[in-house]
Amino acid sequence: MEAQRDFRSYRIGEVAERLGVTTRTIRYYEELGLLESRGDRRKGGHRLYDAAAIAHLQQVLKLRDLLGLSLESIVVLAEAEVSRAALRDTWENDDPSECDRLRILEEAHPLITRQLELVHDRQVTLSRFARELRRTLRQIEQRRAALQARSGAA
Amino acid sequence: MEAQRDFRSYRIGEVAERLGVTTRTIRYYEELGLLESRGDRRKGGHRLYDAAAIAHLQQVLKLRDLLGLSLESIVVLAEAEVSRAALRDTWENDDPSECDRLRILEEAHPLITRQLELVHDRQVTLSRFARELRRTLRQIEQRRAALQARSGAA
DNA sequence: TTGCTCCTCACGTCACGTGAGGTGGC
DNA sequence: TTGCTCCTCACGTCACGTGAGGTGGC
Repeated sequence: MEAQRDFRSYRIGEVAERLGVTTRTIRYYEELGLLESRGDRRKGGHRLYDAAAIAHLQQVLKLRDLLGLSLESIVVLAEAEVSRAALRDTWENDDPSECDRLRILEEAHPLITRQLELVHDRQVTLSRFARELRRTLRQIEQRRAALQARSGAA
Repeated sequence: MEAQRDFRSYRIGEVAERLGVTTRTIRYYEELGLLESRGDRRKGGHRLYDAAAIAHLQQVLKLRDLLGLSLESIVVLAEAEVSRAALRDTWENDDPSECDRLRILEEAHPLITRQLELVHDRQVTLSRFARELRRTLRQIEQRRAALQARSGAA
């Protein structure tokens, strides 16, 4: 069913390139506590990221780019992702209690719902903007046609 | 047909409140040359804005908020609005030549088209994001149901 | 061993926020 | 005349950009 899971670790440069940001951005998010800094540094102090961490970062970037949220509000809204990532991480390994699983799921639900609401609001606003632009475009075309007709008749 | 046109002049504080920004933002945009600084200052040095100027500023804010564009790229994309505002301003007053009118219209067209393209791209990306969030939500609900069924059976 | 990528400061920048101190119009 | 809004510096902040100088893994 599921493709082979990705257990590789990625270095910060690889992650940055894949997600279209600079390494500075990733380090800055870590400073802010946006990324679960798992202290997963190899000997040289190099940061390492697994598939779950990358997915989480990608989610943060979407909230930033598509909704224009401040990093402060993303901290709140992306808790869901952290919990879910933690859950996914340990789902089979550490075998968390069913209570823990349930708790994480019930915390994540309203946060994902909130994200979906914000996306819908933005979709509505964008539709209105698009309609307005099309109206402007039609107006321009009509005026141009009118001008050309007049100069042709003169 | 058209409601009575608004020939009033507005002070910077009124404009800021109407558009949901601070006066600092408006002054900063003027510094950057984003607003046609018409030098329309009354004796005390107070800035004044007419309906066209307000519409233009609103367009700039939409490009910023909805598309996340930098002010630098907005300068380019919003030229269209400046030209059209200028045109609208003088359409009946100064009676610009037909050549001027045509030129302004033909410059504005591709810029508005470009804005519409950017809006469409963003709409597509947002739709994908929404679909992804709905899938996540369904997953959470299914897992929760599964957990509750199991604990109920135990 | 040689690059290449990583590391930590640390100052610069963009888009404003936020007073300080002063002048001007209803 | 009294507030209220406006003005211009000018420093602060958020979210990074961009080197400087140095260490570490394939």
